Amino acid sequence: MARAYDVEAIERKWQRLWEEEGTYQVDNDDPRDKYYALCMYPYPSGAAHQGHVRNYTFGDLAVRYQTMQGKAVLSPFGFDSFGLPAENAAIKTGTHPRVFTEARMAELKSSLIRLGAVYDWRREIWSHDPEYIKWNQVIFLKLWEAGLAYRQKAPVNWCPGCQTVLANEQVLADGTCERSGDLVERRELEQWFFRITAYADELLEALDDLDWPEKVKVMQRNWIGRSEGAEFDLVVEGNEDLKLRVFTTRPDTSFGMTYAVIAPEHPLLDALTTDPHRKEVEQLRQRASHETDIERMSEGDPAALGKRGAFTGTSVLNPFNGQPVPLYVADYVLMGYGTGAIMAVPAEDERDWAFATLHKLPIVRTVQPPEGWEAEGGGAYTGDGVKINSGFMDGLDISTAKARAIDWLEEQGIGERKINYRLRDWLVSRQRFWGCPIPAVYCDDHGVVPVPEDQLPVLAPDDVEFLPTGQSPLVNSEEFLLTTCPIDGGPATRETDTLDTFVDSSWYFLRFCDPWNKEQPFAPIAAQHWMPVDQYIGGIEHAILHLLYARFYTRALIDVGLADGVPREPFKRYLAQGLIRLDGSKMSKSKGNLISPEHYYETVGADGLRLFHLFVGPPFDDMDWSDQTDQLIEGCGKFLDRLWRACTEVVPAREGPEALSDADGGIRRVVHRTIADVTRDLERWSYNTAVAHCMELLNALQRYAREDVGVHQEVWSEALGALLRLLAPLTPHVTAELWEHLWPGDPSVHLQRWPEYDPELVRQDTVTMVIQVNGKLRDRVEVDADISESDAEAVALASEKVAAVLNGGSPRRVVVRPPKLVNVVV
RNA sequence: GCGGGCGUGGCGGAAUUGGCAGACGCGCCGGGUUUAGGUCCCGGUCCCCGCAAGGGGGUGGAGGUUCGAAUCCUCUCGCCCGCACCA
Repeated sequence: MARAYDVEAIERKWQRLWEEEGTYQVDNDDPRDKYYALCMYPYPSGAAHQGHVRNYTFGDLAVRYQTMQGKAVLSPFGFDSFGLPAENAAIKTGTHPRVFTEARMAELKSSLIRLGAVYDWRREIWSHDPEYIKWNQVIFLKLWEAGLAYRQKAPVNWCPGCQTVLANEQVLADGTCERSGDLVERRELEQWFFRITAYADELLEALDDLDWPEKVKVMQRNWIGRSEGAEFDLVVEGNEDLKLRVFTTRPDTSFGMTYAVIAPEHPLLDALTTDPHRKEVEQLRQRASHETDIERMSEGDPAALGKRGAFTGTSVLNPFNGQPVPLYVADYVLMGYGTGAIMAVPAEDERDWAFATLHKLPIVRTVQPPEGWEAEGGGAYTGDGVKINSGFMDGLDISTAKARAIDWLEEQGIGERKINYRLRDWLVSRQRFWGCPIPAVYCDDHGVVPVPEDQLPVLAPDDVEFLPTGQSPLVNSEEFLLTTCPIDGGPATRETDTLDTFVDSSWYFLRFCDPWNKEQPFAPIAAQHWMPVDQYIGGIEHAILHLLYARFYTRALIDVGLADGVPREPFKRYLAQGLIRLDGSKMSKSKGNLISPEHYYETVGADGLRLFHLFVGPPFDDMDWSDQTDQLIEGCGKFLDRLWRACTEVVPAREGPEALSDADGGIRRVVHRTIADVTRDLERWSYNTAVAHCMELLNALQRYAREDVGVHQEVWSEALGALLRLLAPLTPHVTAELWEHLWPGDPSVHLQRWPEYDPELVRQDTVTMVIQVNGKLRDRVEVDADISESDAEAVALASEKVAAVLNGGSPRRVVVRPPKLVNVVV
């Protein structure tokens, strides 16, 4: 397509200029109000695809818009450059991950520059930079010292494909690895953990005040999984010294406990199993430990539930009524949650109901189900109702009964109120090479010892062999492995595990505030200045992992004294940008279904492509890249062509100072209305309607220019000036070029202030009043904007259309909403 | 199963608080410019009846609240996302 202007030349020209002049560099002592705009720093997978284009278009819009609003905008960029793909590539090709990674970084960086996205590149950080590694390790030591990092043997998720341990968050619902798709196994290993659970309550409560998508907040709430209830002891019948502790969220149902269940991994299982049942119990235990999560969770099938439980031969006493109930072992009870044992109340719990039915265990209702419940099939009733069969709780509602039951347990000294979380501590050890080494050494005499800060960073050596052995090359590197104990100087070995890359991304936004700091990860005063991030942008795939870790880490850094005075919530507003699908699946490097922007840079330019991404729909909606997409993009190119011609072609103008005609006044009102609309739209992320309003303005200007009398020069200039400024954050190159063309010598459009509207001109003198009969549109009348209620009614009743319907009669009722509407009810 | 969201022309999508449904764009139709195609310019385009004026219907479906519902409520169908034995 022939363009109205040389897209490529103009865009390159301005990109060079922004970089040379450092237009978007900001210093920490900048006196303007601060604004921190940030796109999630990317894993460098190579040249940008449309997903990146969309992401960085939104980010760049925020940077440029806020700059024009007079803010000092921090717009940094960096790379999440540690990670598995580079290491896998190294195993395959023998090329060092650094070489591989840095080549990908260069590709992505150049794509972004070509997109016209602007950053303060002086602040660029890479997670594999020795400087960054050092501060990462310093932070680790501080957390360790504060007890927020610890080492523990624990059953962990082991991915045989990746040959590493995974965080719970990286195991999918079907028990497979989110990255390789392999079935994850359980293993008992010594691993490093971060104590995120210490922050469970705060992380949960602080969600309420965040300006984040509700959906993401709900996901985090569910992930943290707070549940309130009670913990209490069940005494073993015939052995008063042996007690089994259980957790329940329904202490009100305690009278309905007809059996209890213990997890197969429970330490007391052995002691609680009687000899006649030992064989069966042992079988179940064996199977549970070997079964993958997938098999273990083949849920919904009651027969399976039956097979997966066995009687221990022991009975425990229900403390509420003193009755003995049988104790079962079943793998539907998890050792990792609560106490690893439950009281089972089949009448009010669906799983217990299924299990009880199968094992022919008694069922006692403690909540009166509604009328007809049994007739409709019965089953466990988990709804509201009145307590029955419950001794001192009879007649109470559920929530009162809960409180009463807990009070009773506390009075008896057998239990107490208890809050449990689903959230587990964050396992951060990874048996990989291409990550930040964990700064610890193992000494025979002193155990695990921190590497002193003055010996940091601990860096992995380069001359290692990348072999598909399933172990980190570090394990086979004597140079790395063998060291001395920091305490006694004796022989010691280094920790060969590296940190989960999510650790790197949990504080990079803080380092951006002060990336040059040689003394500390960042100066708290710098982070105080820029934080929180005012606008965070990135994919919703990080709704739980990254966003939760970063929220935790920021708090932890404050609490260990590395970030005094920094706000505890790092991301004030978060835009979860929609993903782009091609042929029904997400556009991504790993799927290989990419559409490169390069071709469009030649046809409609970065401006045209950016405009398309903004215009196609709301930024948080997913979009399908379809057959029609190229036509939409071309349409955006055409709009920019029309803009170009409107600004460059000679428009006949009237000479000399002259009173404004109606048309002149009208166009001014449209201009100011548009400023108001676009400003509001950009503030509320309604980028698509902002573009639409700009298109409408251009349409109006072209109609105005076509009129025979010629344009009023000042009105025309004001209009073009406003339109160019409104579009500057959206299509930065062409607007900069046209601004320079119209006002040579003036500072660039990007250095101009965002246009302001004149409220006088936005205010409407007359409006179209809608006249309805029985809620149906019948007529429209131009009326004064400040028309009175009685005048509005009179005007409406005077309408011919209304008169025709009334036919001489009088209306039953007239609803008057001046000046917009009158509804005549007959 | 639980939780959240969505459903509007041929398509992407608009519609501050319940108040003109379909802005803007794509596509399509017609016209102009052009040797021609493309570009560019003008006009039309929710559906039905009608030459028109005009009328009727219409926001997945069925009810309801209201003077008035795409918007609120109930039920229902369909799709998408998240979680999934968490006691």
